[in-house]
Amino acid sequence: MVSRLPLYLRALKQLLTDGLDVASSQSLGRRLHMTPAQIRKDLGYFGRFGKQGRGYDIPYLINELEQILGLNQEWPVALVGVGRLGRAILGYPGFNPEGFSIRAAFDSSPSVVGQNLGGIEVQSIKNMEDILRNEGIRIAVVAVPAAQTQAVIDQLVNAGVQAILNYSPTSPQAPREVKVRNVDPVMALQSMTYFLRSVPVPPR
Amino acid sequence: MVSRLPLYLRALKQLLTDGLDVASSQSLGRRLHMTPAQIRKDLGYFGRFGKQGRGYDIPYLINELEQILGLNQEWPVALVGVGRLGRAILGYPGFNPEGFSIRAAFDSSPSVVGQNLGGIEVQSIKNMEDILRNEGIRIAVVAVPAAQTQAVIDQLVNAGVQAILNYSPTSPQAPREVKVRNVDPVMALQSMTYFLRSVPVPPR
DNA sequence: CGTTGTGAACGGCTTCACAGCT
DNA sequence: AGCTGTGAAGCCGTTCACAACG
Repeated sequence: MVSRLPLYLRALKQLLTDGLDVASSQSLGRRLHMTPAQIRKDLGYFGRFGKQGRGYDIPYLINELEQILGLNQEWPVALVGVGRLGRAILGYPGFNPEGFSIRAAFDSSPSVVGQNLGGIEVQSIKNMEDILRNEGIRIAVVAVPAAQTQAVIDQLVNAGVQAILNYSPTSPQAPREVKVRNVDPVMALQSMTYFLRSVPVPPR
Repeated sequence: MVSRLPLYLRALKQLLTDGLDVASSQSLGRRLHMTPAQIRKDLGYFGRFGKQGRGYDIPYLINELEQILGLNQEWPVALVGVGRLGRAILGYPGFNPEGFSIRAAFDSSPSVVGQNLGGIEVQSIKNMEDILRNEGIRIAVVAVPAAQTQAVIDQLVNAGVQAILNYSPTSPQAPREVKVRNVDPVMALQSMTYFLRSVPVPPR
């Protein structure tokens, strides 16, 4: 499935910097806690990248996966919401090396509009739709309070944004053709406490 | 499935503050983009909480879900890694109201150890295992660089931690009985670009 | 009547297992 | 000998559909 391809890509890049140049589905599977068959099926859906008896050539497969995922280009991204969380996202160095570049930041508060944060001038959300259209930005990261999330997403959709990464603890509505992914650390914690309840306290 | 229970809980709390006191699987399903059958099956796995012809009593169901998820108590949490990301996590106000309280923070860098951040004194990672054991902390949030993640997780497991929320872009290994969840915004973005490739650029 | 709870049917993802290639 | 690619089988989560109930 597509959502596992970035996982493979990351593992392969790691193996490459470790100095390897071939990986088998078995070695990848051990690394990622998956069955080798799963990995072969996933890759087989997109092409025949392996060599029987040997495995997958790592640089070649990295390149193929980047093509498939559209990561052979840099994607301009807009950030909406420059509060505490938004600023942390602006400062996070992990997006750029993976094909994303935050090119615009928006907020509704006059106290941050106009500020220059990490080389980006925060702009008023009122001008957002025009700017997104002019810049041809198709991806947005949303880090606004829950109460404003739906309105912001409606605006983004209206401006032609097709992929949204939402950090607020909500289940926003968007047309089917617009992809939305939620980043929700609280829910991740809450789904683990269930298991802690049914397990003894660790020995001291 | 258990991982959807926090989603229901959140939606129910929202409905409650909106002034409602009963919800049907259908109304919940609309809100969360899910089939009513899915919701009834999920809830039915844990008990019979509904009333035929009416639906689910919201305050009652909230309470039941909190019991099931173990959220009727406050969970002490440790944070490991107090860099830029770690500081943002320390300052994030969203954990406390949902049953989690960051009680300790650790880092390896002498330049941050000893600092008081948001009422918590950053401690040396060398003392981490003892402190976690003494405090009975079973949940940890890991925000250290990728290269150190596995070592940190090994230490946490060693100290009896049973649930780990990992912010670094890695696939760390842990014993089966230790739950690990990854927060990975980059992978979320990368799995969306695949769809952008196969879709026309939005009209300007 | 509206809605739950649930067995049965369905569908899709995962694993198996092996032929075929290197 | 080692490993891929892939049909077939198996499994598990989702949806259907309806009896039961307020």
